[in-house]
Amino acid sequence: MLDLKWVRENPDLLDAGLARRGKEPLAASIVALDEKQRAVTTELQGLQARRNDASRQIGAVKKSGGDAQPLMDEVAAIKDRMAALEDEERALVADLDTLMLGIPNLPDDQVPDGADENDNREIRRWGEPKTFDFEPKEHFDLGGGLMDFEGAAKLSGARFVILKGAMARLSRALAQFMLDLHTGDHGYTEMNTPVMVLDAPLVGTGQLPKFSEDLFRTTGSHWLIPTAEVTLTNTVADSILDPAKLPIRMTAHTLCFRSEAGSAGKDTRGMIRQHQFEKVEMVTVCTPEQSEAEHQHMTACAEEVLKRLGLPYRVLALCSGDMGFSARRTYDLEVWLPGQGRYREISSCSNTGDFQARRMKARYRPDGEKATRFVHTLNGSGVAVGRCLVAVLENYQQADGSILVPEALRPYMGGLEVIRTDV
RNA sequence: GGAGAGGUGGCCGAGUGGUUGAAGGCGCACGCCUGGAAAGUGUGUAUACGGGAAACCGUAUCGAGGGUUCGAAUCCCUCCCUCUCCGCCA
Repeated sequence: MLDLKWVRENPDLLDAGLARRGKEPLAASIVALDEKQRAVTTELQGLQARRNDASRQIGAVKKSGGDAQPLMDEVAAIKDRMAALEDEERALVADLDTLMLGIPNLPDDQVPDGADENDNREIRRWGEPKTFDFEPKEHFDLGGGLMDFEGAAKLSGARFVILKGAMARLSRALAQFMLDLHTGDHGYTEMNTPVMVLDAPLVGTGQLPKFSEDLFRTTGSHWLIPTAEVTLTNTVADSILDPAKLPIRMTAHTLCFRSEAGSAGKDTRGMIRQHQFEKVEMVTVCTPEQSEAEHQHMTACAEEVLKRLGLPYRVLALCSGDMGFSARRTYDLEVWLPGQGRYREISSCSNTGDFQARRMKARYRPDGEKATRFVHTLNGSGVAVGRCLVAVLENYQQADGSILVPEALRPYMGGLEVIRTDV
């Protein structure tokens, strides 16, 4: 959420930022609504002050046995006006909230302008796409008997998969390898969080109220998380943090659930886009002064996963029109998929600034200062396990259809060097 | 799932309609005391919004949201959460 006070003072900057994202201007309607709300609140507070004062007097008068009727009459007289103002204020605050909660974060100055993914800027590349002396296959043609989409469909419908034997273990190996890397070398603390949450955390990180369509929900009051960003980030909701403890770096391996509403027909084959997938997520909570360096660090941590696995990738700075709702700056990592012959997203590292912190009420008190400030929060995939599995299969496939196990994963595979899928 | 008890400030814990933003204690900060420290002692110690140059003032917040009342932490309703016992269960 943006700072309402800032919007009030910088309406033009708001509309300029929205325009960079390809959104309609909103400043005028917000400012008007805000002005009206504050006028109503001010009048209401004046009446409340008078009522509180009178009520205190009524108590005193009654205690001393006097006649409180005139005072009670006076309060009764302003009651209708107060009730009307309360209703009006409630409605205005609700409207303003809805409006404010629906405004995306504004792009940082360093974010390239652009309309969609075609305008993203490539920052760097690592690794050389390997050349094959045979026609490289896509992952779903490499899985053989160890990757069963039809069996999964029988259980759960479209967009699910059953992994078997060495393939299931490969998935587990990847997740463990990533966790060990981030906790051992990168300074992140491993977390194990719920994957079902109530409304508030999702409002905190920005999935609600606007994007409920993308989420699965239970028949009760829970939602399934679309990413561990939700749980990790919200661990600091409603708190005032000790600056000495910042930055807080967390990582978790969790299941993620996405309804994929609106992506019908997209990536329908294979494991690229599933309703349920695994991801190792990184989240950092820090001061505004730390956040830029933490963003670079986090991105480097995600890159390190791909480097150690020997998977060629490129880093993109997302343009203003392609960034997610809560982000003010995002780097995407795209891994090379020989079967598809193109780079595909495998990680997204975003700095949300104080956008989520304001929604979550996550603050810290700088040393020696009396006032609190909002922390900055960052999140990044480190990396998507399912897509990483796809990348390993496609990059390490051999002419006979078997898969070479990357060196870094062998300790996690009981020393296995080659996965044979014709079983 | 059944029965019951609760959710109060950084923490513990009083408080069942009237100067209660909230006793008391702990913790913390500053001062006094001391050669120094401990003990003792004094003062201060929430957040947000609005107003003000500032001192400061107003309003709201005792899980969340509604309601009753001149007035609600205190009464009523709904929801969320926690705990205990029973049942079931990885």
